[in-house]
Amino acid sequence: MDLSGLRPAGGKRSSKRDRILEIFLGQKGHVTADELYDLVRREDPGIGRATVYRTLQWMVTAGIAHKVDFGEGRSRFEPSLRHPRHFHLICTQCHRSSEFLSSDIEAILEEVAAARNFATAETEIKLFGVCEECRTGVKAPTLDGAATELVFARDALRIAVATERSGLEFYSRAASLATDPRGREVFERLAEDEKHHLGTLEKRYAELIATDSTLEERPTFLFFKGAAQGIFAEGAEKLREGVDDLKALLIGIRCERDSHKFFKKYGDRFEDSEGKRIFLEFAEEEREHRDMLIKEYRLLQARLGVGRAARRTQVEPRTAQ
Amino acid sequence: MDLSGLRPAGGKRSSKRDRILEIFLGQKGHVTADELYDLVRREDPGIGRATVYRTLQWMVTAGIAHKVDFGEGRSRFEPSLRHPRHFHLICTQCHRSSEFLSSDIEAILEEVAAARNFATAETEIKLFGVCEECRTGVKAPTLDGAATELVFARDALRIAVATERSGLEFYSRAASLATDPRGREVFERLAEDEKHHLGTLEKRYAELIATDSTLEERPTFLFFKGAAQGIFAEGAEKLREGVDDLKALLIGIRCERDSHKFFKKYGDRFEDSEGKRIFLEFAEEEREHRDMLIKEYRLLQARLGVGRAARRTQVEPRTAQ
DNA sequence: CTAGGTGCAAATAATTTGCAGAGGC
DNA sequence: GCCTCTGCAAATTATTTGCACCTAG
Repeated sequence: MDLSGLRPAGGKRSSKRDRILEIFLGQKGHVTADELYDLVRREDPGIGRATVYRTLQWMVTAGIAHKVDFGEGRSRFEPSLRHPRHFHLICTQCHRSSEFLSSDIEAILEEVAAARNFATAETEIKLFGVCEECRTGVKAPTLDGAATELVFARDALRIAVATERSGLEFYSRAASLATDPRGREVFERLAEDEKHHLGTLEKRYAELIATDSTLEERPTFLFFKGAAQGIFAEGAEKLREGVDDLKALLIGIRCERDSHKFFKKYGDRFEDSEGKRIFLEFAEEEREHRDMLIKEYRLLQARLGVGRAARRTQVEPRTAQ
Repeated sequence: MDLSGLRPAGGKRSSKRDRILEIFLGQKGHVTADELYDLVRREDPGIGRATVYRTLQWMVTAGIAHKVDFGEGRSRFEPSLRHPRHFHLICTQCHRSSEFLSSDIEAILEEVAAARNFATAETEIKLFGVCEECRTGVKAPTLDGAATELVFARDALRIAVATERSGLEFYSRAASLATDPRGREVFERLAEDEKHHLGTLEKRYAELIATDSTLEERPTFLFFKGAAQGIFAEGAEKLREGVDDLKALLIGIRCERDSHKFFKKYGDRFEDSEGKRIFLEFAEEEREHRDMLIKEYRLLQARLGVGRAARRTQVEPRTAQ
């Protein structure tokens, strides 16, 4: 891990600080300042408590660490390198915590903040309660430390696969409903594309699972409603209402745009990891599809002789982000 | 406000504790222990800091107060009498906080907890950031203290109205699609019912708004997706697919059940207030509709000669909560 | 009379700060 | 040599506790 960029600008290098940082990053869970102090002491008894506190403080402002408060009357710290801001389930009995992420919740919170004209800097969600193990005594698959990175990649792939599947469904249906031969051809091409890509993703998923036999049974980290039916599901539903090719293309554009947005947003937020790569690659894929659909939309519009006025009121693809 | 039930069982009455409690409940925002101590001191200099701390502790265990941590290194307390557990937007500049509630988020969090077999005892959601006023300097309508109670009633009514509207839409459509005359009659009766009730609700809304001229422009407290289209919207959508009367009744039953559940759940959680009453009354209304629909469903089933087997696999209305 | 409740002061617990000395540039 | 980092101990802050006293039932 390269930490060179993490020192404060103009700050001096300091072996002690490096030592503390190194030990901190080597921890899996959420450490308290004093726990870290003890750990550091064990390796280097010449380090003072104040230094640990000061280093922790610096790490937080530098964005290397996150301060989390589990209501114990003292702070805990977690490395932020691992994965992006997430939410916590905190067991009040064993004091361990597990993490999750929900894009749906984030979306709602964005709406709430917007409704109140509030500029959110940080979001905290904590569920306090009793974990499975403390209640039943049975050990359940956990999601600690190193696992999260892989689980995250797994969830990213699952979502991508679900999206691809619903995309395939959408384009197949659109193709079968298409009235214009050129329109049908476009939809068929896209369906073929999705099918091919689906295969690639599934292979990648299988490879990832093969890496770690426990991976598949670990709990979900990234919760996303769309994952169940896929982002295109709603669009596919709309096709049932009976739409013309132009309208179908438009729905496709919207779906691809939403899909792109979703994957881009998450991909951007993550630290470099397999999951990030999956998100960003997929986002790129969706952007390309969207562009292709926009092109086809314009061509079809021109061929059908639909005027500018209609184009203006119906869609402005250029401004679609 | 009757506080007699709030003393610990067998505890002695204590004028000091009552005094502290009274002053605490009289506050609008979220007080720190020391702030409360100062306030108490001003009225009765003979009260010690420890007593304030002890009373606060007792209030929390007795459920009168909630401890909230805004990350300032000390705890704040809010009376829980006002309204049920809610979430916070915390301005890091002016240190004020505003509150909101989102049933959608709660639903998602329930799913997350269930997926992890986690028994949630308490949920905390905090958005840290900068509020409108601190950013723009313009004072915006707030949601503090006394207002919340009214705003909550307002939001409850808005949701009820939206639900009623979508219910009306659902039953009207169902009536127009009905093939069986008896089925049509049922749907028409229900549509009529909803229309009538809608009028009542709208009147009640108008009356509430008349109470306080600033009420309508205050920000939303209770965020609920369903509020926009109403709980029946999805059901109404399904009718488009072309369903028979039995199926339509079934969809209606589900909608009424969901609606009942939603309103009951919220109504139960709230402390006695106008909002609570609105929720519970509405829940009752929906339960009655559901029961009526179930009866009609059975009658129609019998008339159409649909056997027991079908009834078993399709629905078990008796077990529906 | 007695079980709590209460005030005061002292204790605790997490974290910060003052200051003299050490070490990188 | 300068500037920052560091260790130690002392300070600070929020909160709790010990203990003698008080008060309601």
